[in-house]
Amino acid sequence: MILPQHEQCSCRCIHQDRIDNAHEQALAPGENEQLAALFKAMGDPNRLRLLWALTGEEMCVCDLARFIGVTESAVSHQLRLLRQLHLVANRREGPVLYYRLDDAHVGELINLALEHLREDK
Amino acid sequence: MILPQHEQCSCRCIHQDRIDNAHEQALAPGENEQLAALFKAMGDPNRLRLLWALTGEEMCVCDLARFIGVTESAVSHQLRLLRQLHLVANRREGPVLYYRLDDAHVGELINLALEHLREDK
DNA sequence: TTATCATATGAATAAATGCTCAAACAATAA
DNA sequence: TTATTGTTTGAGCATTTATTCATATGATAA
Repeated sequence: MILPQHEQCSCRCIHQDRIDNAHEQALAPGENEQLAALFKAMGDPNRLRLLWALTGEEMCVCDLARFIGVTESAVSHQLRLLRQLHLVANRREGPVLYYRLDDAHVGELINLALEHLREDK
Repeated sequence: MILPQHEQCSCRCIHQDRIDNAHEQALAPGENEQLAALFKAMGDPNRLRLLWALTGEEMCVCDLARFIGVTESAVSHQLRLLRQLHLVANRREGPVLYYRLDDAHVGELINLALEHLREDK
């Protein structure tokens, strides 16, 4: 990996070996961004509430809007994001769309993070 | 849980039972926000790169700044956030601060999310 | 003390985010 | 067709965010 020359650091405590190791073990840039996008999607209080609710049972847009107390439009915008990241999927029944989690990993991630939260406090 | 009366939804497809269930199983508001803050912290590409690098070995601010290619100041700001959320901790050796992960959960979370990412694509 | 180095902090700013409103779209029924 | 219902989309806007720059702080050594 190449660092632009202008990004020189003025301090002298650099451990170049550690920087090299970090670069070697680093995730590929694309994968890193995808992963960050995943965490970011789960990092909004309302979206997290949606995801957690959907670990229970499938719900339609209208239910979800009522549940978190925002416009159906707002929920729809958020669901689109979650859909694009394969966090949720939907099923149409007539005019109504029922949303569910797309993957068991989602619930596992939330539970693991909850552990972290509850243990170290 | 009480919903303000003005937040009425115009559609008629509401499954009130599901909304009630969702409210019952929902995380406490404070916990939800903390959890969201945790995911949000991991949801920035540079912070995620920092955390992943620290799963390897401890590094000082200067190393980390070089590694991700930003100012030491920027890294310091980010590390403060990560410190406040108990994601990283540091150790002073003379004038230099060595940062490390504060908790094994962090690495586990990243690995679990990686699984999700790699499987469903 | 003074000087230096590594890090932290505060202000400023450009970019991203989450919401609402208004309008469009898709499915169904009259 | 027209009307209705559930959902989606795009624009607009206020808030948040990630960065840099300039300055301050803390530890160490001369």
